[in-house]
Amino acid sequence: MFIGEYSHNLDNKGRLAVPAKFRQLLKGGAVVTRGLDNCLSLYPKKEWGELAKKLAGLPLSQPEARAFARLMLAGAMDVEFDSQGRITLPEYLRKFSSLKHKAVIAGLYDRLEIWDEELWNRYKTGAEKKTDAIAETLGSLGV
Amino acid sequence: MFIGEYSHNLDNKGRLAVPAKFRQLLKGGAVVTRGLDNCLSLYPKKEWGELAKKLAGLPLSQPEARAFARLMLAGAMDVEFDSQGRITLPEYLRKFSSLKHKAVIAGLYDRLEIWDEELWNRYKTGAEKKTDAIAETLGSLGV
DNA sequence: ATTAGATTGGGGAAAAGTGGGGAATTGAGG
DNA sequence: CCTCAATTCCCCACTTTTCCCCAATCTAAT
Repeated sequence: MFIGEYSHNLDNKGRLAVPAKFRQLLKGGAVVTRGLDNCLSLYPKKEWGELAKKLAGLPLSQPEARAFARLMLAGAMDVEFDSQGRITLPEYLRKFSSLKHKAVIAGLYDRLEIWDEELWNRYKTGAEKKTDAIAETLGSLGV
Repeated sequence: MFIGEYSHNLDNKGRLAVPAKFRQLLKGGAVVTRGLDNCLSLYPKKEWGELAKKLAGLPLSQPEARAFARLMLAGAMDVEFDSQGRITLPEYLRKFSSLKHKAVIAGLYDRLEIWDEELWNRYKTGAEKKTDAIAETLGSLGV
């Protein structure tokens, strides 16, 4: 299970060191995709496989389902670890997520999220203020 | 599985380099044809065979199904790789997809799509705006 | 303080992408 | 039947990017 929040640097080749703690869970390969709210998601290959299968099964005849599948599948990318435990993020994903130099890697149970540090802080500040309200909403959802 | 997005150039002979990562999945031969939304689809021969069979089975009584099957089947063309891993796109397919110099090759699970870069960016921009709404709709479908 | 484990940065070798020349093939016209 | 022109295909060479390895720095724990 992935938990915790880490701050790492991207070097000027677009490489990002994945926290050592997470690496063994990603040994079998990993996939990065566009996530929600301008972050990137990093899935173990197995988890991704299930998601991809569902996406590929969406009806091609519906324009919106088609568009969604295209964004998700084309936006995804296999990543491999170098001998130092780093992954290389393709330019288009760095652009999508506004990643510059400082990045935050957050563990979210079954996946990792990668954020530009500034966006992360801004998002977190906003979310913390709303925590109480969110908690109430969640209560009604049975959490 | 094909995933990822690549930007490559067509040269003035209509040749396009297929990303190295995808080549081995296309070793057994490949077929290009007209795709949806003005792109081209590139299938491994095996996948194409199955699709062609489905197309041939469409009810001939429906004019639209008939037109669709005709476009896909008649537009299809075997492609071969040269020693640099490039394929040559016939002129009529380049025209159909408005391919000029810059092309995007997108991996979509069981096939590749080839887009004119400008059309791809426009399509993506349009689709991203709807992403959240689509994601919610799909959530209710169990994706 | 020393050692071990992690992160960061960079240099060099290898692979991938790009463009173009020229031979081989094809087809039309003399 | 032969010639010429146009197209296709094969190969070579250049450029750019990626990948792999080495080394320095930093943190934490003994």
